[in-house]
Amino acid sequence: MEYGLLLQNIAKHIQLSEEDKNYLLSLLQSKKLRRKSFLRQEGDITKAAVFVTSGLLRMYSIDKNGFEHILQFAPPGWWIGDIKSYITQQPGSLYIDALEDSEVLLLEKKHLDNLYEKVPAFERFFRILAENALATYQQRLIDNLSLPAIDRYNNFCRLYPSLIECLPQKQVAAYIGVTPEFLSKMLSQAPSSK
Amino acid sequence: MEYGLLLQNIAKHIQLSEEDKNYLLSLLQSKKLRRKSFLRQEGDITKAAVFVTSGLLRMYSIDKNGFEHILQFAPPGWWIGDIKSYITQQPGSLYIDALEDSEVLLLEKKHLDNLYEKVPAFERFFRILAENALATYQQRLIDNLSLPAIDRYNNFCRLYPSLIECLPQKQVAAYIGVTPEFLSKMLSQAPSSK
DNA sequence: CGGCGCCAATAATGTAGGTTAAGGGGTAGG
DNA sequence: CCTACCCCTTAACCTACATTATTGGCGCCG
Repeated sequence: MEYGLLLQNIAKHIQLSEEDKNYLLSLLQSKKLRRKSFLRQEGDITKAAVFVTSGLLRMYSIDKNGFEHILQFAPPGWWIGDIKSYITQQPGSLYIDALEDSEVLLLEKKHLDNLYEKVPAFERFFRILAENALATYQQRLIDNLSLPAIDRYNNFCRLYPSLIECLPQKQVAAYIGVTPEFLSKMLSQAPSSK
Repeated sequence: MEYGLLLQNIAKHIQLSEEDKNYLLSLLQSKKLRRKSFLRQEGDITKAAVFVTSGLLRMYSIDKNGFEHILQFAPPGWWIGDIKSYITQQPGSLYIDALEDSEVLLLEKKHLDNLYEKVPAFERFFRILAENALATYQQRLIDNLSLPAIDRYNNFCRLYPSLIECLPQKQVAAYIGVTPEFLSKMLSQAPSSK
């Protein structure tokens, strides 16, 4: 179990006493995921916030033709989750699985709600987290609406230089919103600035 | 000036004392906007959170071919803003203007930061606001990646039944991500369930 | 060694949606 | 009543990307 990464992540935005830290850690569960195993599937209710400590996860939806559309990758140090299902506590439509053997920390909603009461600083931490994620999704929506595929690809390379090296093209294609075939064709035509 | 709507909006998520309410109200500025006038333009820094009390605003980007892509409409009772610019306090790329004569309340970042210190319940309020907005953007991104235009249109109708009545088709097209011509063609072909 | 399955890449064809341009119907202003 | 403008519609053509089929490389197993 690796708590250092999480505490580091939190310390960027709020200060915690030792007591608060210990209380937080007492609420966490650790979970190992083998490559290709699921953390959640369509229809599940999101009962916990998820923080990745090692490996690589992805969150995606599957459309009615069976195609995957990736909303987010989560390397170590990232949070991931179907937030709509978490908020409403209703079944959600998203899938989360591991692209590599991974390890995550789970913070259950009921525990997080207690945590908010006892350590209000966490309200701020998760507010900031949500605001940042919101900014990211706003930007990505703009990109999807207004940029051609090659620009979306280049943006992805710029934002996630470490991911582009370890991901198969197929996964990148499912993120930027094109077919693997088209991405291949596009890259062979444009040597790009990479 | 209309504060009732704002207080109502806040009361859905947190409870405030009379004192807190008065403090909040003391921080607000009211602003009137004529139809077609701008609340912000590309390059501006977002200095305040914006709550709409009357009228109708829209937030959009303009791509390099000059086309508008609408990220959000904001009827009365909604918040709106370029959150990336707000967080980073750097110039942003989005435009916000009024589709009708409107009135908004402004809460400046410096005041909001004070408010967080003095009334921590607002951390919770804006956390919940950001989480809900995040869920909305996540869903919209899924829709844009995985649904054809007609389904995106029907989702829009289902989510914003009051807007569909008062918006010109052109604006709806810029929201769901098609040309006005294509939307028109699509609607004449599919009588839809509306 | 030879066959099989799985991926990544290529090639040929199909289609959703964009572009351009022209026209018509409502309505506000003179 | 005329004109002007806005908004919507229609239709022909075009382009970006999808779909399907095919190919070649590579590890696995007999």
